[in-house]
Amino acid sequence: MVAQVRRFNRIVTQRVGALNDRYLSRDRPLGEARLLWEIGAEGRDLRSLRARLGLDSGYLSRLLRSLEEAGMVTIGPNQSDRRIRTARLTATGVAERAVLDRRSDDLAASLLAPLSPSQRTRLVGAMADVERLMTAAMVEVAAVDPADPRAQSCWHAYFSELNRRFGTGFDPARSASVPEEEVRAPAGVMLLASLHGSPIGCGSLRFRGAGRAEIKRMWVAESARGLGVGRRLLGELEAHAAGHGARSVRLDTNSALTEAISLYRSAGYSEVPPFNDEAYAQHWFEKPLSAPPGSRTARS
Amino acid sequence: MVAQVRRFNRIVTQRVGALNDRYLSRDRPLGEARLLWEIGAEGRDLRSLRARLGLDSGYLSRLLRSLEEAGMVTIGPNQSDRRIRTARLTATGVAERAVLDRRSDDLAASLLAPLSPSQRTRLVGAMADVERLMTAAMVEVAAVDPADPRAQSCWHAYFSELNRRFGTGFDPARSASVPEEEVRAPAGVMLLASLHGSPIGCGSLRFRGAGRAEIKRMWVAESARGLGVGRRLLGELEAHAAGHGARSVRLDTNSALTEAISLYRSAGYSEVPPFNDEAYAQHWFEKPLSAPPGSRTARS
DNA sequence: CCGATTCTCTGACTAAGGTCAGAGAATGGA
DNA sequence: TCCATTCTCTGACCTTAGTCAGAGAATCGG
Repeated sequence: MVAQVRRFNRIVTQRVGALNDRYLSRDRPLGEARLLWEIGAEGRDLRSLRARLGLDSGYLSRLLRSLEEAGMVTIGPNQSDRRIRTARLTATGVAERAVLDRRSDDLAASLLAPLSPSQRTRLVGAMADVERLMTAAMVEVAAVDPADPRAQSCWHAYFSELNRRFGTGFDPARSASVPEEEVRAPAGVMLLASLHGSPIGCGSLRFRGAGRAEIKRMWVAESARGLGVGRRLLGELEAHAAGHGARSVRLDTNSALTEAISLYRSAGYSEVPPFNDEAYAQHWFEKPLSAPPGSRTARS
Repeated sequence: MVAQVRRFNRIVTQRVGALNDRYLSRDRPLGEARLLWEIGAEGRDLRSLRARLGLDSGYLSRLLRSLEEAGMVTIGPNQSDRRIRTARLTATGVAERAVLDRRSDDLAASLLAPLSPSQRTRLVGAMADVERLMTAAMVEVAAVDPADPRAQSCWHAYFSELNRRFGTGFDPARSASVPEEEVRAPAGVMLLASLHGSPIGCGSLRFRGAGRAEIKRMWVAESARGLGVGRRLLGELEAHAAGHGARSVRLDTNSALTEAISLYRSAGYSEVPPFNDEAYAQHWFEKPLSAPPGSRTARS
């Protein structure tokens, strides 16, 4: 496997990398081209540019100066906070960006050009797979405090998705509440999945005594589905549960959430009779856990 | 399609490129690391290093000097031509190269690490597809003179493969000869497929009057099979034939060459009665051609 | 209103990567 | 043997990319 990955790395960096330089930095340093690209049609604050491109503030300042002298960019203060400055493209800048855009298209087309139609289809399909799986590999899962704004934003997105998908809408007040302290150590845990620093999913667990744990509020952003994030969150929550001595984990869900239900089934959950009176639940699942290696006896 | 290729390019250059730099140029500039790699265990002439890495001779000289000062490389004259100098790794250099090798492995492993086993399998499979198809896209096909040494080396490889594969061996003297002038303009054409400058396949065509053309000596190196080179050569030969007014193209082949036979069938050839007395042929194929757009009437 | 903090810019500096024009040694062919 | 050619090296020079330590303006919290 590693040998295949190395061959892939070699050929892709050679081929794509070389073409990238040839096409994109034809008359302009690559750094400036990337910057021009990131500023975008809308304009963008310098701090956000720094974060996206990972640039030193002094360096960014100089790059922008050079683009400004070339007449492609204007830099003005942000109206709400005048310490912050915003870069915007001029008409020349927009035109130059369109040139870069076209060159990116040309580069992509030049990769496909020598192939037969069926080879192209296969290559593009394989590229889509690689892209999706490499994206999946960049997802980070970590425990957060449920009061963290990123966690809160996930819950908010989760509620509004339920509201959209349930035929009857979703009113958090009618649902069993999950107080923050129940999914925070020591009573439970909340996991946050993020991609490029933005939250894209969450899931929480509360320990319920008698070797039981309960999974609540598993959610994955629509933009991040198909990356295996749900399965990964589920697995890590189960590992947490097992690590705290739970012998089984339970959860409830709504029949509208079909993809969640099939995830639970394929992850080894089986349907059980209702164990709570959650107003929005139509299905209840349970999965036995095997004790983690070196674990102590069940707590609580 | 182009959009998918662009997304692929972006994510792969970001991810692989960034990791490449992080892992490989940990204590040494990337240029020196690549150089150390290319010198290899055997040592290598400077001119060949320049060609492979695309370096200026002055720059290469300085890079080598720096490696020499670090005690990793010795540079001595080539015994046959003392203008040429050969770089060789010292024991330290070999050790350093092994470190780079291990880091390449680590890099590859780090790409796979966050994924589940089934995701890894799919990623590696998709990478293999991308690698194979990008390699296929780098194959160049061009007409050459049959006397060209690259063409001759293909014929030689072709004969020795036939000798290996035919139960009875293969003796060119017993086979119908194909004089060079018959596959050279204006009587015919010979195409050569190359990858990274080395010949990997060939095929030739002779025009036979009465709207007929004949394909002879199609061959693809074993190392290059699965890249669609055979199909591409076949297609280009047919296009040449059609361009010279041929209405059909014929060929003969041996039953041991099963992959060639299935290529011909899937490319629209159908088996016909023997049209020559080639000693090694057991199958004869013919394919009708449609006239190319804007073509004149058949010649000859 | 004051002091701490945030944000950007400037100057000074460094390393990597690379180009170009010769100089000098070795070779090949007439 | 001599001249043109080939091959490598050296010195001078350049751009890109990036780091770091302040300075100065604006803002925020009390």
